[in-house]
Amino acid sequence: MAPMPTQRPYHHGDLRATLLKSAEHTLRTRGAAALSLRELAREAGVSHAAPGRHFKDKQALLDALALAGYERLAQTLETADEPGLALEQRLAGLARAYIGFAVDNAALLELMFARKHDPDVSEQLAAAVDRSVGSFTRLIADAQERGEIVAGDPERITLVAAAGMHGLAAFIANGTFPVEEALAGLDEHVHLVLHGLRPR
Amino acid sequence: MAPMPTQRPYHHGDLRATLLKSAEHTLRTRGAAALSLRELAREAGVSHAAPGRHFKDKQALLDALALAGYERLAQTLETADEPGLALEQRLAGLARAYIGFAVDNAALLELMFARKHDPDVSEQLAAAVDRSVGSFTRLIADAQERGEIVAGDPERITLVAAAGMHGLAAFIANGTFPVEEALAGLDEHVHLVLHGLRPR
DNA sequence: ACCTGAACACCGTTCAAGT
DNA sequence: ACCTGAACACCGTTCAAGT
Repeated sequence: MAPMPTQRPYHHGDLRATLLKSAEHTLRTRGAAALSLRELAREAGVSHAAPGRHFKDKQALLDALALAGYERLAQTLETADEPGLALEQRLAGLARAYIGFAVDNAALLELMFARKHDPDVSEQLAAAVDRSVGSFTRLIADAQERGEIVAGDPERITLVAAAGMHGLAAFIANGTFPVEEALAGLDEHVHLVLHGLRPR
Repeated sequence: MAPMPTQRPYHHGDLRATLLKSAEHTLRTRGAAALSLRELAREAGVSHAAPGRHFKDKQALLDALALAGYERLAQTLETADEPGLALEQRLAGLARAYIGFAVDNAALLELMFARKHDPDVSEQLAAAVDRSVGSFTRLIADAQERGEIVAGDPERITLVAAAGMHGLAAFIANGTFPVEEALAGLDEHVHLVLHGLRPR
Protein backbone atom coordinates (compact mmCIF):
# COMPACT_ATOMS: atom_id res chain seq x y z
CA MET A 1 0.00 0.00 0.00
CA ALA A 2 1.24 3.43 -0.90
CA PRO A 3 1.05 6.09 1.85
CA MET A 4 -2.01 8.34 1.93
CA PRO A 5 -1.36 11.23 -0.47
CA THR A 6 -3.45 13.62 1.67
CA GLN A 7 -0.98 13.36 4.55
CA ARG A 8 2.28 15.30 4.43
CA PRO A 9 5.38 13.14 4.13
CA TYR A 10 8.11 13.41 6.72
CA HIS A 11 10.28 15.29 4.25
CA HIS A 12 8.69 18.38 2.83
CA GLY A 13 10.63 18.19 -0.40
CA ASP A 14 10.82 21.84 -1.29
CA LEU A 15 10.84 23.62 2.02
CA ARG A 16 13.35 26.31 1.14
CA ALA A 17 11.36 27.58 -1.83
CA THR A 18 8.09 27.28 0.10
CA LEU A 19 9.46 29.38 2.95
CA LEU A 20 10.72 32.06 0.58
CA LYS A 21 7.41 32.20 -1.26
CA SER A 22 5.48 32.44 1.98
CA ALA A 23 7.86 35.09 3.29
CA GLU A 24 7.40 37.20 0.17
CA HIS A 25 3.66 37.04 0.65
CA THR A 26 3.86 38.06 4.31
CA LEU A 27 6.28 40.85 3.42
CA ARG A 28 3.87 42.19 0.81
CA THR A 29 0.72 41.94 2.88
CA ARG A 30 1.91 42.64 6.42
CA GLY A 31 5.40 44.10 6.20
CA ALA A 32 8.83 43.02 7.31
CA ALA A 33 8.03 43.36 11.02
CA ALA A 34 5.46 40.55 10.72
CA LEU A 35 8.00 38.06 9.38
CA SER A 36 8.59 35.19 11.80
CA LEU A 37 10.39 31.95 11.11
CA ARG A 38 8.02 30.09 13.40
CA GLU A 39 4.98 31.38 11.57
CA LEU A 40 6.50 30.52 8.19
CA ALA A 41 7.15 27.02 9.50
CA ARG A 42 3.56 26.73 10.67
CA GLU A 43 2.26 27.84 7.26
CA ALA A 44 4.47 25.24 5.60
CA GLY A 45 3.13 22.57 7.97
CA VAL A 46 6.54 21.87 9.38
CA SER A 47 8.16 22.07 12.80
CA HIS A 48 9.51 25.41 13.99
CA ALA A 49 13.08 24.13 13.86
CA ALA A 50 12.89 22.97 10.24
CA PRO A 51 13.69 26.36 8.66
CA GLY A 52 17.02 26.23 10.45
CA ARG A 53 18.12 23.52 7.99
CA HIS A 54 17.71 25.91 5.04
CA PHE A 55 18.58 29.28 6.56
CA LYS A 56 21.25 29.48 9.22
CA ASP A 57 19.30 32.29 10.88
CA LYS A 58 16.55 34.79 10.20
CA GLN A 59 18.95 37.24 8.58
CA ALA A 60 19.88 34.57 6.04
CA LEU A 61 16.26 34.39 4.95
CA LEU A 62 16.03 38.18 4.73
CA ASP A 63 19.22 38.20 2.67
CA ALA A 64 17.76 35.61 0.32
CA LEU A 65 14.64 37.74 -0.08
CA ALA A 66 16.75 40.82 -0.80
CA LEU A 67 18.82 38.93 -3.35
CA ALA A 68 15.72 37.66 -5.13
CA GLY A 69 14.37 41.21 -5.05
CA TYR A 70 17.43 42.55 -6.83
CA GLU A 71 17.16 39.80 -9.41
CA ARG A 72 13.57 40.80 -10.10
CA LEU A 73 14.41 44.50 -10.16
CA ALA A 74 17.31 43.94 -12.54
CA GLN A 75 15.12 41.94 -14.88
CA THR A 76 12.34 44.51 -14.68
CA LEU A 77 14.74 47.27 -15.66
CA GLU A 78 16.35 45.24 -18.43
CA THR A 79 12.95 44.41 -19.87
CA ALA A 80 11.80 48.01 -19.62
CA ASP A 81 14.88 49.47 -21.29
CA GLU A 82 14.48 50.37 -24.95
CA PRO A 83 17.89 51.32 -26.29
CA GLY A 84 16.40 52.58 -29.55
CA LEU A 85 14.55 55.47 -27.93
CA ALA A 86 15.81 59.02 -27.63
CA LEU A 87 17.73 59.65 -24.40
CA GLU A 88 14.99 61.40 -22.48
CA GLN A 89 12.31 58.85 -23.40
CA ARG A 90 14.66 56.01 -22.62
CA LEU A 91 15.49 57.36 -19.17
CA ALA A 92 11.82 58.06 -18.53
CA GLY A 93 11.04 54.42 -19.33
CA LEU A 94 13.63 53.20 -16.85
CA ALA A 95 12.37 55.67 -14.26
CA ARG A 96 8.79 54.51 -14.72
CA ALA A 97 9.85 50.89 -14.34
CA TYR A 98 11.86 51.61 -11.21
CA ILE A 99 9.21 53.75 -9.54
CA GLY A 100 6.62 51.13 -10.47
CA PHE A 101 8.71 48.45 -8.80
CA ALA A 102 9.10 50.64 -5.72
CA VAL A 103 5.36 51.18 -5.48
CA ASP A 104 4.51 47.52 -5.98
CA ASN A 105 7.24 46.25 -3.65
CA ALA A 106 7.67 48.94 -1.01
CA ALA A 107 8.41 46.59 1.88
CA LEU A 108 10.76 44.48 -0.21
CA LEU A 109 12.65 47.55 -1.40
CA GLU A 110 13.10 48.66 2.18
CA LEU A 111 14.54 45.25 2.97
CA MET A 112 16.77 45.38 -0.09
CA PHE A 113 18.20 48.70 1.04
CA ALA A 114 18.63 47.78 4.69
CA ARG A 115 22.27 47.95 5.73
CA LYS A 116 22.62 44.88 7.87
CA HIS A 117 23.34 41.99 5.59
CA ASP A 118 25.78 39.25 6.48
CA PRO A 119 29.28 39.94 5.14
CA ASP A 120 29.19 36.53 3.44
CA VAL A 121 26.38 37.54 1.11
CA SER A 122 27.29 41.20 0.75
CA GLU A 123 29.40 40.49 -2.32
CA GLN A 124 26.57 38.52 -3.88
CA LEU A 125 24.35 41.43 -2.98
CA ALA A 126 26.81 43.91 -4.47
CA ALA A 127 26.78 41.97 -7.72
CA ALA A 128 22.98 42.01 -7.75
CA VAL A 129 22.99 45.75 -7.12
CA ASP A 130 25.45 46.23 -9.97
CA ARG A 131 23.18 44.31 -12.29
CA SER A 132 20.25 46.53 -11.29
CA VAL A 133 22.26 49.71 -11.73
CA GLY A 134 23.58 48.26 -14.98
CA SER A 135 20.64 49.44 -17.05
CA PHE A 136 21.32 53.01 -15.97
CA THR A 137 25.04 52.58 -16.58
CA ARG A 138 24.47 51.35 -20.13
CA LEU A 139 22.10 54.18 -20.90
CA ILE A 140 24.61 56.75 -19.68
CA ALA A 141 27.48 55.13 -21.56
CA ASP A 142 25.49 54.94 -24.81
CA ALA A 143 24.40 58.55 -24.55
CA GLN A 144 27.89 59.72 -23.65
CA GLU A 145 29.21 58.13 -26.85
CA ARG A 146 26.69 60.11 -28.83
CA GLY A 147 27.63 63.28 -26.97
CA GLU A 148 24.18 63.53 -25.43
CA ILE A 149 25.50 63.34 -21.90
CA VAL A 150 28.17 65.49 -20.31
CA ALA A 151 31.69 64.09 -20.40
CA GLY A 152 33.17 62.81 -17.16
CA ASP A 153 33.37 59.71 -14.99
CA PRO A 154 30.38 57.63 -16.17
CA GLU A 155 30.09 56.00 -12.77
CA ARG A 156 29.55 59.36 -11.12
CA ILE A 157 27.04 60.46 -13.72
CA THR A 158 25.17 57.18 -13.33
CA LEU A 159 25.18 57.78 -9.58
CA VAL A 160 23.53 61.18 -10.03
CA ALA A 161 20.85 59.70 -12.28
CA ALA A 162 20.26 56.66 -10.08
CA ALA A 163 20.25 58.72 -6.89
CA GLY A 164 17.62 61.00 -8.38
CA MET A 165 15.41 57.99 -9.12
CA HIS A 166 16.10 56.23 -5.86
CA GLY A 167 15.46 59.33 -3.75
CA LEU A 168 12.10 59.75 -5.44
CA ALA A 169 11.31 56.07 -4.94
CA ALA A 170 12.19 56.37 -1.26
CA PHE A 171 9.95 59.43 -0.83
CA ILE A 172 7.10 57.55 -2.48
CA ALA A 173 7.67 54.29 -0.61
CA ASN A 174 7.54 55.97 2.79
CA GLY A 175 4.63 58.21 1.94
CA THR A 176 6.46 61.55 1.98
CA PHE A 177 5.27 62.11 -1.55
CA PRO A 178 1.95 60.79 -2.92
CA VAL A 179 2.23 58.03 -5.52
CA GLU A 180 -0.09 59.41 -8.21
CA GLU A 181 1.44 62.87 -8.13
CA ALA A 182 4.90 61.37 -8.46
CA LEU A 183 3.89 59.17 -11.39
CA ALA A 184 2.09 62.02 -13.10
CA GLY A 185 5.15 64.26 -12.80
CA LEU A 186 7.73 61.62 -13.59
CA ASP A 187 8.47 62.83 -17.11
CA GLU A 188 9.08 66.31 -15.78
CA HIS A 189 11.30 64.90 -13.03
CA VAL A 190 13.39 63.09 -15.63
CA HIS A 191 13.53 66.21 -17.75
CA LEU A 192 14.84 68.23 -14.81
CA VAL A 193 17.48 65.63 -14.01
CA LEU A 194 18.70 65.69 -17.62
CA HIS A 195 18.47 69.43 -18.19
CA GLY A 196 19.28 70.67 -14.69
CA LEU A 197 17.58 73.10 -12.37
CA ARG A 198 19.33 76.15 -13.82
CA PRO A 199 17.68 77.88 -16.77
CA ARG A 200 19.30 77.26 -20.13
CA MET B 1 16.33 60.13 58.84
CA ALA B 2 16.35 60.85 55.12
CA PRO B 3 16.46 57.85 52.76
CA MET B 4 19.85 56.70 51.51
CA PRO B 5 20.72 58.85 48.45
CA THR B 6 22.71 56.00 46.88
CA GLN B 7 19.55 53.92 46.44
CA ARG B 8 17.19 54.67 43.59
CA PRO B 9 13.87 56.16 44.62
CA TYR B 10 10.66 54.39 43.72
CA HIS B 11 9.89 57.03 41.13
CA HIS B 12 12.60 57.48 38.54
CA GLY B 13 11.74 61.11 37.92
CA ASP B 14 12.78 61.45 34.32
CA LEU B 15 12.23 58.00 32.87
CA ARG B 16 10.91 59.07 29.48
CA ALA B 17 13.95 61.19 28.67
CA THR B 18 16.29 58.55 30.06
CA LEU B 19 14.75 55.85 27.87
CA LEU B 20 14.99 58.01 24.76
CA LYS B 21 18.61 58.88 25.46
CA SER B 22 19.49 55.25 26.06
CA ALA B 23 17.61 54.20 22.93
CA GLU B 24 19.52 56.72 20.82
CA HIS B 25 22.76 55.30 22.12
CA THR B 26 21.77 51.71 21.36
CA LEU B 27 20.55 52.75 17.93
CA ARG B 28 23.89 54.40 17.16
CA THR B 29 26.10 51.63 18.51
CA ARG B 30 24.13 48.47 17.76
CA GLY B 31 21.39 49.38 15.31
CA ALA B 32 17.61 49.36 15.38
CA ALA B 33 17.33 45.58 15.60
CA ALA B 34 19.04 45.64 19.02
CA LEU B 35 16.46 47.98 20.53
CA SER B 36 14.43 46.28 23.26
CA LEU B 37 12.12 47.93 25.76
CA ARG B 38 13.13 45.42 28.41
CA GLU B 39 16.81 46.16 27.95
CA LEU B 40 16.20 49.90 28.05
CA ALA B 41 14.28 49.39 31.29
CA ARG B 42 17.17 47.38 32.72
CA GLU B 43 19.66 50.08 31.80
CA ALA B 44 17.46 52.66 33.49
CA GLY B 45 17.27 50.48 36.61
CA VAL B 46 13.53 50.14 36.37
CA SER B 47 11.08 47.28 35.96
CA HIS B 48 10.36 45.99 32.46
CA ALA B 49 6.80 47.25 32.60
CA ALA B 50 7.73 50.83 33.51
CA PRO B 51 8.37 52.01 29.91
CA GLY B 52 4.73 51.21 29.19
CA ARG B 53 3.75 54.27 31.24
CA HIS B 54 5.64 56.58 28.87
CA PHE B 55 5.28 54.84 25.52
CA LYS B 56 2.09 52.98 24.73
CA ASP B 57 4.12 50.43 22.76
CA LYS B 58 7.50 49.98 21.16
CA GLN B 59 6.42 51.76 17.99
CA ALA B 60 5.62 54.85 20.05
CA LEU B 61 9.23 54.96 21.23
CA LEU B 62 10.49 54.51 17.66
CA ASP B 63 8.19 57.31 16.54
CA ALA B 64 9.56 59.57 19.26
CA LEU B 65 13.09 58.79 18.13
CA ALA B 66 12.20 59.54 14.51
CA LEU B 67 10.55 62.80 15.50
CA ALA B 68 13.59 63.90 17.49
CA GLY B 69 15.75 62.89 14.53
CA TYR B 70 13.82 65.18 12.19
CA GLU B 71 14.12 68.01 14.69
CA ARG B 72 17.89 67.56 14.75
CA LEU B 73 18.10 67.24 10.98
CA ALA B 74 16.00 70.36 10.45
CA GLN B 75 18.17 72.33 12.83
CA THR B 76 21.35 70.99 11.24
CA LEU B 77 20.17 72.11 7.82
CA GLU B 78 18.97 75.49 9.06
CA THR B 79 22.32 76.11 10.74
CA ALA B 80 24.24 74.99 7.67
CA ASP B 81 22.28 77.14 5.24
CA GLU B 82 23.96 80.38 4.23
CA PRO B 83 21.49 82.42 2.20
CA GLY B 84 24.15 84.94 1.19
CA LEU B 85 26.12 82.45 -0.87
CA ALA B 86 25.82 81.91 -4.59
CA LEU B 87 23.27 79.25 -5.53
CA GLU B 88 25.69 76.42 -6.22
CA GLN B 89 27.75 77.00 -3.07
CA ARG B 90 24.61 77.34 -1.02
CA LEU B 91 23.18 74.06 -2.28
CA ALA B 92 26.55 72.36 -1.80
CA GLY B 93 26.54 73.52 1.83
CA LEU B 94 23.11 72.01 2.40
CA ALA B 95 24.14 68.83 0.65
CA ARG B 96 27.25 68.49 2.77
CA ALA B 97 25.21 68.99 5.94
CA TYR B 98 22.63 66.42 4.88
CA ILE B 99 25.12 63.80 3.79
CA GLY B 100 27.09 64.42 6.96
CA PHE B 101 23.97 63.82 9.02
CA ALA B 102 23.26 60.64 7.06
CA VAL B 103 26.77 59.32 7.67
CA ASP B 104 26.74 60.16 11.37
CA ASN B 105 23.20 58.87 11.94
CA ALA B 106 22.72 56.05 9.46
CA ALA B 107 20.55 53.87 11.70
CA LEU B 108 18.47 56.82 12.86
CA LEU B 109 17.90 57.96 9.28
CA GLU B 110 16.71 54.49 8.36
CA LEU B 111 14.26 54.65 11.24
CA MET B 112 13.15 58.15 10.21
CA PHE B 113 12.38 56.91 6.71
CA ALA B 114 10.64 53.70 7.73
CA ARG B 115 7.04 53.66 6.56
CA LYS B 116 5.29 52.20 9.54
CA HIS B 117 4.54 55.01 11.91
CA ASP B 118 1.32 55.23 13.88
CA PRO B 119 -1.30 57.30 12.05
CA ASP B 120 -1.63 59.44 15.19
CA VAL B 121 1.89 60.75 14.89
CA SER B 122 2.12 60.77 11.11
CA GLU B 123 0.92 64.37 10.93
CA GLN B 124 3.47 65.43 13.52
CA LEU B 125 6.01 63.52 11.48
CA ALA B 126 4.85 65.17 8.27
CA ALA B 127 5.34 68.59 9.88
CA ALA B 128 8.84 67.60 10.98
CA VAL B 129 9.64 66.39 7.46
CA ASP B 130 8.37 69.68 6.04
CA ARG B 131 10.64 71.60 8.37
CA SER B 132 13.60 69.52 7.22
CA VAL B 133 12.74 69.96 3.57
CA GLY B 134 12.11 73.64 4.30
CA SER B 135 15.74 74.63 3.87
CA PHE B 136 15.73 73.22 0.36
CA THR B 137 12.38 74.84 -0.38
CA ARG B 138 13.65 78.27 0.68
CA LEU B 139 16.79 77.92 -1.37
CA ILE B 140 14.80 77.02 -4.46
CA ALA B 141 12.29 79.81 -3.91
CA ASP B 142 15.03 82.41 -3.39
CA ALA B 143 16.89 81.31 -6.48
CA GLN B 144 13.74 81.20 -8.58
CA GLU B 145 13.05 84.83 -7.68
CA ARG B 146 16.49 85.73 -8.98
CA GLY B 147 15.91 83.71 -12.12
CA GLU B 148 18.70 81.30 -11.22
CA ILE B 149 16.38 78.31 -11.16
CA VAL B 150 14.02 77.17 -13.89
CA ALA B 151 10.44 78.40 -13.63
CA GLY B 152 7.78 75.91 -12.59
CA ASP B 153 6.14 74.40 -9.53
CA PRO B 154 8.69 75.07 -6.76
CA GLU B 155 7.52 72.01 -4.86
CA ARG B 156 8.41 69.75 -7.77
CA ILE B 157 11.79 71.39 -8.27
CA THR B 158 12.52 71.06 -4.55
CA LEU B 159 11.56 67.41 -4.83
CA VAL B 160 14.09 66.86 -7.61
CA ALA B 161 16.84 68.52 -5.59
CA ALA B 162 15.92 66.76 -2.34
CA ALA B 163 15.52 63.38 -4.05
CA GLY B 164 18.98 63.76 -5.56
CA MET B 165 20.43 64.36 -2.10
CA HIS B 166 18.37 61.71 -0.37
CA GLY B 167 19.14 59.07 -2.96
CA LEU B 168 22.83 59.71 -2.51
CA ALA B 169 22.44 59.62 1.27
CA ALA B 170 20.62 56.29 1.00
CA PHE B 171 23.35 54.80 -1.20
CA ILE B 172 25.96 55.92 1.31
CA ALA B 173 24.02 54.81 4.37
CA ASN B 174 23.58 51.27 3.09
CA GLY B 175 27.10 50.97 1.75
CA THR B 176 26.28 50.86 -1.97
CA PHE B 177 28.57 53.83 -2.42
CA PRO B 178 31.66 54.46 -0.29
CA VAL B 179 31.46 57.44 2.06
CA GLU B 180 34.74 59.17 1.25
CA GLU B 181 34.24 58.96 -2.49
CA ALA B 182 30.77 60.43 -2.14
CA LEU B 183 31.97 63.28 0.05
CA ALA B 184 34.90 64.00 -2.26
CA GLY B 185 32.60 64.17 -5.29
CA LEU B 186 29.77 66.02 -3.59
CA ASP B 187 30.46 69.37 -5.24
CA GLU B 188 30.42 67.71 -8.63
CA HIS B 189 27.20 65.91 -7.75
CA VAL B 190 25.57 69.22 -6.85
CA HIS B 191 26.89 70.77 -10.02
CA LEU B 192 25.36 68.01 -12.11
CA VAL B 193 22.00 68.37 -10.36
CA LEU B 194 21.98 72.10 -11.05
CA HIS B 195 23.34 71.98 -14.59
CA GLY B 196 21.89 68.70 -15.74
CA LEU B 197 23.39 65.66 -17.37
CA ARG B 198 23.02 66.99 -20.91
CA PRO B 199 25.85 69.11 -22.30
CA ARG B 200 25.19 72.84 -22.44
C1' DA C 1 19.94 14.63 4.27
C1' DC C 2 16.07 16.37 6.45
C1' DC C 3 12.89 17.00 10.14
C1' DT C 4 10.96 16.75 15.19
C1' DG C 5 10.39 17.95 20.09
C1' DA C 6 12.06 19.81 23.97
C1' DA C 7 14.69 23.32 26.02
C1' DC C 8 16.74 27.93 26.71
C1' DA C 9 16.95 32.64 26.83
C1' DC C 10 14.92 36.13 25.29
C1' DC C 11 10.84 39.41 23.66
C1' DG C 12 6.23 42.99 23.99
C1' DT C 13 2.11 43.77 26.40
C1' DT C 14 -1.29 43.68 30.07
C1' DC C 15 -2.95 44.24 34.70
C1' DA C 16 -3.71 43.89 39.52
C1' DA C 17 -1.29 45.54 43.23
C1' DG C 18 1.85 48.48 45.57
C1' DT C 19 3.96 53.53 46.88
C1' DA D 1 0.85 59.66 38.85
C1' DC D 2 4.22 56.33 38.54
C1' DC D 3 6.18 51.88 39.18
C1' DT D 4 6.39 46.61 40.37
C1' DG D 5 5.77 41.59 39.75
C1' DA D 6 3.58 38.05 37.76
C1' DA D 7 1.47 36.24 33.80
C1' DC D 8 0.62 35.40 28.85
C1' DA D 9 1.65 34.58 24.31
C1' DC D 10 4.88 34.99 21.48
C1' DC D 11 9.95 34.92 19.46
C1' DG D 12 15.04 32.86 17.45
C1' DT D 13 18.30 29.36 18.11
C1' DT D 14 20.30 24.98 19.49
C1' DC D 15 20.59 20.04 19.77
C1' DA D 16 19.76 15.30 20.71
C1' DA D 17 16.88 12.15 18.70
C1' DG D 18 14.09 10.25 15.15
C1' DT D 19 13.06 8.78 9.85
